[in-house]
Amino acid sequence: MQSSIVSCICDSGRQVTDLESGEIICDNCGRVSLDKAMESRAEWRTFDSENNSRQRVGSPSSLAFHDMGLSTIIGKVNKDSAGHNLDASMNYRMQRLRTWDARTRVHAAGHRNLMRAFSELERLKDKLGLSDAIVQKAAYIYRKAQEKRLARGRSVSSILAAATYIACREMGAARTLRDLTEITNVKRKALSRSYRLLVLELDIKVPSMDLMKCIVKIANKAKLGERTQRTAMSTMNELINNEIPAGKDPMGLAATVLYLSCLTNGEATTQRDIAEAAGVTEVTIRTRFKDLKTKHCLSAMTMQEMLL
DNA sequence: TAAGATAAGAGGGACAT
DNA sequence: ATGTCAGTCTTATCTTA
Repeated sequence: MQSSIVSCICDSGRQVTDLESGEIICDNCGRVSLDKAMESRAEWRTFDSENNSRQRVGSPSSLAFHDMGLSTIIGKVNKDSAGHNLDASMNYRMQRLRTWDARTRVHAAGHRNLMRAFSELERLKDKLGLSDAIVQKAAYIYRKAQEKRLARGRSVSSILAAATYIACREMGAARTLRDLTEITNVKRKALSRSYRLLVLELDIKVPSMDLMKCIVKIANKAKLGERTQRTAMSTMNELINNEIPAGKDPMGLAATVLYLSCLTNGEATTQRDIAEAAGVTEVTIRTRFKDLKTKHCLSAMTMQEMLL
């Protein structure tokens, strides 16, 4: 984590750059800044001082374009670069080239598919506040999926959402399946099916979600104090050392630990608030809470605090 | 009103058939 | 391929302090 002195739109927050996931996150309100999203966009510059007209100097190159942004289109005018008319044989050759140019450019069904997918990916990027790196990774995964014909019989949206989810996980950005389902019209069931399919077929090893990032995310959303957050993190470390988190829903566990540290720090909150921020139910928090108590997996001191 | 308890049901992994 | 089983999480409802 590296601090920078850019201010967020919220009053007091400074921003913290998360180098791993490439996101800029305000440590006060948890907002993901979209500043970086501009970087790879097309550059507009004015060289013409007379009329101030904007001239496009080139489109951005990105995996998230169906042709990687490098398309070159053969023009319609039968003139050479000096403006002279082409002779008949050259004319014929150009005509042939145009035909193939058009055939290969967009007519391939696969490319049309990619175009649709990537325009949707742009939408996801804005709504989720994803970094360019994540978008590129998602685009890469989607291409792979298409090459292996995994998208057949499945909606573009579900495969794309799954690819995006995987990209987030790989880059360490804390996004849940639920986050994806909320901003796409993909049903949870379809999304998790696509997700597992991609992981299986593409041999992707998805790192487990970073529990610390889960804590930060929930704490920001539920507006919990810095102190509570730190307590939760140290408790979580303790759990990790005892291999407690294995097989448990990370968001549920993180929510429970946060609730616990609210109690020990005397911060006023309810199970409901935290559960809502974490996207789990209160019942989940309770059962995790009970697990922790019965398994005696916490240090004596933490246990004591819990019983108070 | 917040928190605890309980039950029913969904979805998926492991394993056997 | 199909069925079963244990384990997890969610939703709903009732009870308790």
